Amino acid sequence: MTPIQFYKCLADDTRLKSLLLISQTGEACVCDLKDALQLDQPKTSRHLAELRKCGILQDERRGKWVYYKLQDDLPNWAKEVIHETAKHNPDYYQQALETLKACQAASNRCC
Amino acid sequence: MTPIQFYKCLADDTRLKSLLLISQTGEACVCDLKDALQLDQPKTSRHLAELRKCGILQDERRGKWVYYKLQDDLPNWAKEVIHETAKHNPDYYQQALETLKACQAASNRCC
DNA sequence: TCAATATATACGAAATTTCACATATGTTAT
DNA sequence: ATAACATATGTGAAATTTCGTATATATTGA
Repeated sequence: MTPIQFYKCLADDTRLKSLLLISQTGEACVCDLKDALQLDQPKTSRHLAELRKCGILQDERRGKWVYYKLQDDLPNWAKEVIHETAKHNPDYYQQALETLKACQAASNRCC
Repeated sequence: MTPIQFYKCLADDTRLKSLLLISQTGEACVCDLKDALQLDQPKTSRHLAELRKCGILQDERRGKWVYYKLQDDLPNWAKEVIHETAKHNPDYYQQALETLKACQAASNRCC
């Protein structure tokens, strides 16, 4: 993963917010992210796929749902960049995070 | 400075390399960066201006030359991101850094 | 004042990215 | 098998970014 690949991936609102949300919750499925960010399904899926293809996220299918989380072997510098960004910019994703957590807490899935 | 503004600025090879070089040397003038990165003058100047306009760099004219350095009041999280990136990706800018240092060390300016 | 050097910017073309929409694939429950 | 739901992707249009070229501005020294 080159730094330029990495930062190109972060340079989009949908991808950056998805990434920060996932960094805060550990993982999230496409439909919860789509609801939390109020996006349509193809857009959400496409941006998550891009984060996966460039090596930042990994996916795991569980039944009908696909869950995304940080790639296990993501370089530490990249993890630190993500966590530092999340830690100091809560306003950027706070509202979406609350919706996401509500989705995830619901016993019957919200999507 | 929003995170998305910040990362859009980093998502270009010229800007990211310039920024990492400046983070390693403290400051650099346009002509030295242009030589170190082997770019033409308008391209170098344009990208540095973008980094300045979005609040990452500040400039200071000294005679004919304009020197760029990290903005004094750049948020700490942004500084850490830049330094973490530089620290763990030396291969990305090493060669340019050597050229830049040679330029800066020359008593008669190289540009 | 004039020439030389360094930097900035205007502008349209080219390249890249993002998007909406349609459709395909995969999974589960009936 | 089929319907319903979740996710992925193909495609061309639209939006954004980057670039090359020309030119403008600023500083210095002769």
